Amino acid sequence: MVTDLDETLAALADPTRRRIVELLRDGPRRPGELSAAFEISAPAISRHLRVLRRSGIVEERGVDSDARLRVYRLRPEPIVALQAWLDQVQAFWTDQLGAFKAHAERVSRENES
Amino acid sequence: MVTDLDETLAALADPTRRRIVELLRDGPRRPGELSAAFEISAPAISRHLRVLRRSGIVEERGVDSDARLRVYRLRPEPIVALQAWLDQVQAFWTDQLGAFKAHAERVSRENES
DNA sequence: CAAGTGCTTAACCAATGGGTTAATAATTGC
DNA sequence: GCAATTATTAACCCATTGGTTAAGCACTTG
Repeated sequence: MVTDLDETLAALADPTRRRIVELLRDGPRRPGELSAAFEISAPAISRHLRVLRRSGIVEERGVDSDARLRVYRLRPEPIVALQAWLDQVQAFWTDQLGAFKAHAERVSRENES
Repeated sequence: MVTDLDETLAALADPTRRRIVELLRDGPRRPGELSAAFEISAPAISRHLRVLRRSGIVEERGVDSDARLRVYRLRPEPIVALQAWLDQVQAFWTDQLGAFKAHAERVSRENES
């Protein structure tokens, strides 16, 4: 729902958060599991997760069997939205090709007549 | 570890810089032209351009006719690299579908025998 | 119910980042 | 040569950010 480009990019601009995303790519993980994969403290991971959560890149769920546990998983929406923006920007390349073609055409037509 | 991706994302995480990128989408522009499109000062724009330049998202060129002038244009490489990373992450979705199918298959096979 | 577990929040600190105005640089044109 | 133009760098402020340790919360378990 919250797919603000600003928050998405700010969230992904941090290497630790990107590594978290890469870990979550392979499936849902608990904060403790993520913590174990890094050298920084658990509170630091917790705050990274909050940033990712607020940006909508991940979502948190409780675990039925043990209410102390939480599980984080990826959400596709913000990633997709970012890809859409990049596609739209990257079209500058084809646009320039198009503009060049249009220009070439115009010139050749002028030369004919 | 600070990767290229890091600088690309950090550069794009700022709304002013994203708007600059969108303006450059329509063709090369001079710093002065960009400045005119914003309400912030010229030095601020200059520094945004430096960030974009260092990340490789834009490149600077001089203008032959007047050496005081400079022109900025987009470079496709960093955008493309970022898209590649996002594609690789976004595959988590199809991967999960695959994992689900594998799981369903395993279950149904157990039920047969 | 007391101790332990899993995670988040609070408080603090150093570094970074984006904005400002003033100063510099380089070049042009009268 | 001197004033005007175009852009960048310097110096400074304040807000934000990422890390730390200590404290707090919500459970579970012996």
